[in-house]
Amino acid sequence: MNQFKDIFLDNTSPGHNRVVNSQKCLRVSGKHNDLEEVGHDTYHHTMFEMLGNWSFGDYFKKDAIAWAWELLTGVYGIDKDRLYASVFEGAPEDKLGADQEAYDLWKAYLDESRILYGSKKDNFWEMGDTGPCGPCSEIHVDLRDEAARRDVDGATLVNEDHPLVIEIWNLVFIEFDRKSDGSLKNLPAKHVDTGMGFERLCMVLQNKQSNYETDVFQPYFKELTRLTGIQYGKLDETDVAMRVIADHLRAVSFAIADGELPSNNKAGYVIRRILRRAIRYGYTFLGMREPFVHRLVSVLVSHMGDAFRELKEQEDLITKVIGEEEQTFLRTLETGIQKFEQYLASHPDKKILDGAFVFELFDTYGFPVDLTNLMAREKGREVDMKGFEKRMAEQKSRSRAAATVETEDWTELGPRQEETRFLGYEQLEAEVEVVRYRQVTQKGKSLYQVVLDQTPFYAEAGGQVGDKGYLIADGEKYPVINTLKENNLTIHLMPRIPRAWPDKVNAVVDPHKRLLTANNHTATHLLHSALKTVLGSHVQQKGSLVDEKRLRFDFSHFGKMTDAEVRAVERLVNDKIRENIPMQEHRDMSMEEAKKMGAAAQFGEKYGEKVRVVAFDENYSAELCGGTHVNATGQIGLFAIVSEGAIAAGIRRVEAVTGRVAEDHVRSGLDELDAVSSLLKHPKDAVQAVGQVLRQNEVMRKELESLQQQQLNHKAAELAGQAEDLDGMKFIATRVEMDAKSAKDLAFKLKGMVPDLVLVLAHLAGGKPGITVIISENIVKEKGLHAGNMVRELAAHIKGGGGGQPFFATAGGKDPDGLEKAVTESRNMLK
RNA sequence: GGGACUGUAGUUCAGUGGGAGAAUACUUGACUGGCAGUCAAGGGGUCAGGGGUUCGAAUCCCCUCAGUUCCA
Repeated sequence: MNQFKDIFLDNTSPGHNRVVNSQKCLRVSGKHNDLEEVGHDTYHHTMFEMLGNWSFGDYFKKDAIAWAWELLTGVYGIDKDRLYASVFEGAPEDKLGADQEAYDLWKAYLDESRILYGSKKDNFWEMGDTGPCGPCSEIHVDLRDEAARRDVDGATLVNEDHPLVIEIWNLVFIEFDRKSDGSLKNLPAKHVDTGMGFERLCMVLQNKQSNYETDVFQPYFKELTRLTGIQYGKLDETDVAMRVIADHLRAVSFAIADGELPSNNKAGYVIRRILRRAIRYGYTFLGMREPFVHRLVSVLVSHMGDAFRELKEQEDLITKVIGEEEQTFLRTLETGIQKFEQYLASHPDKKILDGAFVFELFDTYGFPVDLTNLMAREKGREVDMKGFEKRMAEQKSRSRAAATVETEDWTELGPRQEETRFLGYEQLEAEVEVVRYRQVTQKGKSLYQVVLDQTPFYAEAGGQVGDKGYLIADGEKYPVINTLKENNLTIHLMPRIPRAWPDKVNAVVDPHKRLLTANNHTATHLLHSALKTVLGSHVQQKGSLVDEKRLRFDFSHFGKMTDAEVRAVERLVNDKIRENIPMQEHRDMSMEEAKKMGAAAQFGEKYGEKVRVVAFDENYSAELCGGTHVNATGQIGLFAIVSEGAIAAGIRRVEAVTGRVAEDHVRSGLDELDAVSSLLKHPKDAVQAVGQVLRQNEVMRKELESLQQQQLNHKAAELAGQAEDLDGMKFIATRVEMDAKSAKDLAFKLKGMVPDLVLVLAHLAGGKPGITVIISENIVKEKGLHAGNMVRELAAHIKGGGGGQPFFATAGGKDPDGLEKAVTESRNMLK
């Protein structure tokens, strides 16, 4: 009922007094998250359809009850003695008596033994802590067989979580507004809000024992049987898996059709979690090792695509996104299994797997705990679930702590408003009043949130960033660093505020930033249409970010855009800029008219009855948009695409710049080319010339390398000849002119050539002296020598330090004059 | 928004401060009926990028970027 809240509160007037609708409900987060329950019983779902009828100050209890009864028994023909009604029993703390009115109305249809009183929990409907609410009356149906019904009175099973005695319709009578102090206030008019679960209704009408046995779900099972060879109804655990997959496929597909994508945070993460749960069940219980969930999308579309056109229109995208996610998750599972097996191999005696390890597997590698448990059991081991839970709890509290915001109460300076009037389409400055403000602290940083009665500041929305600027109070400037929207209020974020607000302040938007942002926003619209023209009508906006520096546009498209396509899009946008098309703005267009005009709307966005349409040549670009734009496209000056890439399966991202930034972008490219060309003394074909230089360089590098090696080989041979017999060792100590790297190479070469070697190289290159010592391993052992100790001692002569292993060590120093000394001293050390 | 992990040859990855590696793919040669033929030789690297510590850094520390993943 969220979308009708303002009507109930009398903040807006409804276009119609009576409405019926179908709502797609995703039930995954919230008070009790029962995602892990779904599939194990026959009635929990992540997504369900809710059918409802609404009255906005029109009909009330009498008609709502009469019509509900008529529909269920008359039209649908549900057996009257299977129905029960519940009504509100009253709540002393709210000074509310029982809903006698509803009770009496039900008496016309039901025996009193079938009208039950229900508690505040079941029969008083509230959306949140505050807002519209009221008593409700639920209709329950008893689907048990005759024998069971004779044994136990259905009335005793209502609201007792019996899978066959279920609520199918809730009639809510909205008449109160719950205030923040907990009190109830009468609303100016009384309303009706009803909700009937579509899947449950199907179960009743098709005479089934479970939602999953209806034709809403059966088609998926049929397809799953075809894919896996497993029948539904044969084995409990495969049934659970099939229910999970069917349910989650529906939820995820609808979410993707509404513009959501699997990702690693926020709403996208919810989608990912649901989808991965489906894959996991398929993997574990149906033996599916290859992507398969995406193959059910066509079943969904053929069954629901007519009622929900967005499914049909985006079938390819949904299939692709799900398939991609399946592949990445299967990879994740594979690496998890590897980690798991490595752990088992390195801890052969551990009967109980560490909670810390299991948590790491889950937290870092995304490997599901229940799979870990399963695999552990197969290997005759267990999992320390307590330790796991402990770490899980730690992580949760860490995340929560980081997210906690300390919010002070609002200081109210003016009458409470539900909406801030936006002046910013016309003006960038205005004299305004401060209505309320408060301080908000997060992670030690505090900011003030300031609400004005009206404002020229654009609040972040529709991809366009919020305005910056300042407020002037008593002649002093106070910066506004960002502007956000909270419901319909505009919140100005300010690092500091005056000690006392004057009656009037001046609000001034940073005009430069606004102008550049407008350039980019209008360019985004032009780009959107250009993409549709060049690539095709399957291009759908999937996201957008517009600020003063650049624009980013995400859209559905298969495959990489070719260079030619990118150029064509760029050229078309620049053509439209040069046409200098004036902006046409329709501020209060009806949704109907906007659609007729072909204005592009966003999937998943909620729009009111009246919308704002921004067009640059109605035949080229028209979009529903609240953002700020240029007066005519010529102002943009120039448009340049900076990058094109993929961000998810079937989703591409284009980044572009406009105006001076675009000019700089092009200029710097040309400058770069000029610079390269100039370095090469202006060849005819710079690209070819660079290629040639690179090839030459490579050849020469190789030659140089082999020459150096030859030199080293020479030097090595020469030194090998100079080796001196010393107490069963071959001793060489000498000065060489080379760097540490070459000295190392030389040392290893000699070690390969001369047995029983003790080599001391005192090397100098670029003024940096160093000493390298290498000793054959057998000598190290026999003579108890240690190159590291030797080199440390010798390094003293060159005012340096060093170290290394027994057979090989290096040192660096500062004093080249000591190199000779080091050479002579090394001999003494061996005696 | 908070945390964990990863980044090394075309690919998959090993490498806990001391000589950059394996498998596979690639090139060449020889041998060869035997299913991924065998054997040999070879090419291929900005160890993600930048900074620091150290005689010495793929390895340790800091920053940036990219990817994976969990939580809110």
